[in-house]
Amino acid sequence: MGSPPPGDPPLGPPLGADFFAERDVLRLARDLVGKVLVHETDEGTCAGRIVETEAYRGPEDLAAHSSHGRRTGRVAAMWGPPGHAYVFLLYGMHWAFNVVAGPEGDPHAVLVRALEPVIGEDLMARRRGLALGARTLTNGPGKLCAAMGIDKRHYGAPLDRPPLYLADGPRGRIRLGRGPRINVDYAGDWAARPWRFWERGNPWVSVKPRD
DNA sequence: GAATAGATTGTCT
DNA sequence: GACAATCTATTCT
Repeated sequence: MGSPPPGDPPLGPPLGADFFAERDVLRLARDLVGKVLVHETDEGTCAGRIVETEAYRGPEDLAAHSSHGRRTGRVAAMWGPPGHAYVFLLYGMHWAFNVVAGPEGDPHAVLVRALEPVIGEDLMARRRGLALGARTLTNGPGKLCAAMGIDKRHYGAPLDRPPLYLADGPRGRIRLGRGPRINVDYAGDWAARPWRFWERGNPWVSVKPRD
């Protein structure tokens, strides 16, 4: 809605479509760590700094929903233009949010696995039914979608403009961690690829890595 | 802190 | 009819 309440850190303008188009999915996954995901709704504005991502690089990547050149209804967005949302339901009850990577026609996407709340933490807590200050608010793909109010409605949504967009985070060097992706054991050799990225030492990262 | 089971539904075989 | 890029409560050490 309106401008954020005083006391909240300022938000930069949305990252443009070029930001998503000019990077391979692996570089995009790295570069998204530290960016801020913003969602403006009637309930208010929420923003969280991305602290954990995973790259999915179909059709070769057997962990990707677009593996084997799969081009079904669910994964259509992965094949679409970069800088749009790929949202899917998993385990029948949680939504997961991805940023589609380029180039168009390559089914690549970056899963956002964890956020550090920046703005609207009270609203996030309300959506999650948790007390303010809970560390489990946004430390997982399903949790952050619930907290941010992201669901099926955002399938295919452009991410270079409100209401849902990415912005630059605070300046400063990020100590990046890197390791295998979570819960993709079914993908054979691909499960071992170090395509998960996180900010080292950040307490909001979902599955505790050895930093 | 670690391990386990149960929840629940759209999508594809 | 099986399964999934998960989360939570519960039950242990």
